Amino acid sequence: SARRRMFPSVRVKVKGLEPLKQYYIAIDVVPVDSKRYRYVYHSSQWMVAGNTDHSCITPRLYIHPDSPCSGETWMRQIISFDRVKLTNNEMDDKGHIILQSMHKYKPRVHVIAQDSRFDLAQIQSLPAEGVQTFSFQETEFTTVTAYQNQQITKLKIDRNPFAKGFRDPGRNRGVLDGLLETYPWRPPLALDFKAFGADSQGGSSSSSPVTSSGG
Amino acid sequence: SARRRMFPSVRVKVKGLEPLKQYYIAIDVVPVDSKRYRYVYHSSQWMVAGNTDHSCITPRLYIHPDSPCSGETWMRQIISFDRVKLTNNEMDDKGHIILQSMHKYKPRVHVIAQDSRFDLAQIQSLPAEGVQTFSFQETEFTTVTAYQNQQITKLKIDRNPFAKGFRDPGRNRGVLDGLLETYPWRPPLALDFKAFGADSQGGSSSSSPVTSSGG
DNA sequence: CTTTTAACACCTAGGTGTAAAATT
DNA sequence: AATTTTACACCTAGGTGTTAAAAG
Repeated sequence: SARRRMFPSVRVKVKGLEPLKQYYIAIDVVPVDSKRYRYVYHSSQWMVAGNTDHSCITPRLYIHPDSPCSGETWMRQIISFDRVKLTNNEMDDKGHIILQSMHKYKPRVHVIAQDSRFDLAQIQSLPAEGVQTFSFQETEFTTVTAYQNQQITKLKIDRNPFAKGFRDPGRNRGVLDGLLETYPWRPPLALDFKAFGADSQGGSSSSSPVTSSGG
Repeated sequence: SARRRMFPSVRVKVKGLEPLKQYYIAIDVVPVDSKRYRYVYHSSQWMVAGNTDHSCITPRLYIHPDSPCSGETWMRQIISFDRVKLTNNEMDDKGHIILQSMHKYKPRVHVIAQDSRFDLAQIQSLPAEGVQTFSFQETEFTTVTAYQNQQITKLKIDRNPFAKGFRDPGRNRGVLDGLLETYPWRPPLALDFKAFGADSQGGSSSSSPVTSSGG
């Protein structure tokens, strides 16, 4: 019933767009599998705890607030989805992205070419053509309502400006290089990348978002 | 060089739109005349203090953030422009509405029908057709950088939630019925209506925004 | 002299993890 | 026992009039 922002947020750079053409850029989050997971503390890893039907619901689309915008402008900036909100409330009517807790998900980024034949101003689902979809292995995450892993809590407190009040002033801001496991994520509450790419252009699955990397 | 919100904000209701058609709704602010004013304290009124050329600059357009939206949705709600920001900085590059201090202005509301032939997504100027423009006599105001009239200060403090810290707890919230003069307005800073219509449908110049009332 | 700017305390509005309580 | 919800103190972010200083 609660909703919180996705953190860390997905940030991407795009190349290869037509500079004068108009594009919408959007994000959604799709299940990685149909398994339910539980976190095993003593081995510090997520284990399969059963099956779930994701009930074939179409994932909600979050349109980047700068949309629509020219290819030139999109390519000049880092595109940040830091206002995306996640919820576990299936009845949500605020347009937030709906996820089930204790499941694995993967964000997808969609680049949608402006088509004068359709009104894309308030798209609720992806059009049939003119869409390129990208996803990045390192952004896979697991949903939770309470953090299972203390490293995640530490990461959040150190990196999220809104959690500044919980920082230990004596400790240095934890380097993220060592955090290459799958991190739990809190789904009224936030997103934990396997790797914390500042922008996804350095990702392993695609060094250039111009090339589709899945979806 | 500063910028502040317009307050009180312009709020309107619309009727007579086609329910399924898409519309943009926008606001701009145009000069009432080419005079410069000064406030005469002992007579509590604004007097002409000279001429100014408004240098024929096209006024900036503020698109309502809900745009575009169906006629049905626009008509169901009160349309509030409470995030409009005003500035006296002619070099402003943030898209805010630029005004000169110590001048008289009047807001205009534009209802713009969606036209698939043009991309209205980020309109910077009004299209040649498909626009209806409304303005209301009672929203005329005078720009200032510092309040000239203590009644205005009182009105702002009593009605603007962000000025709560200056409220006198013993005093009752000033009724606005008595404030029918022209109120100065603070143009990094805010807008003072002659009459404070909660929504403009009760205005004297037009009881229905469907009928043009000027501009 | 008049008008504008800038720093400030005081608000609204909303994003954090925490800890206790409630739910399943 | 595991998971979710709620109230909360503590933040970020930004909108007020005030006041003193600056600018014209």
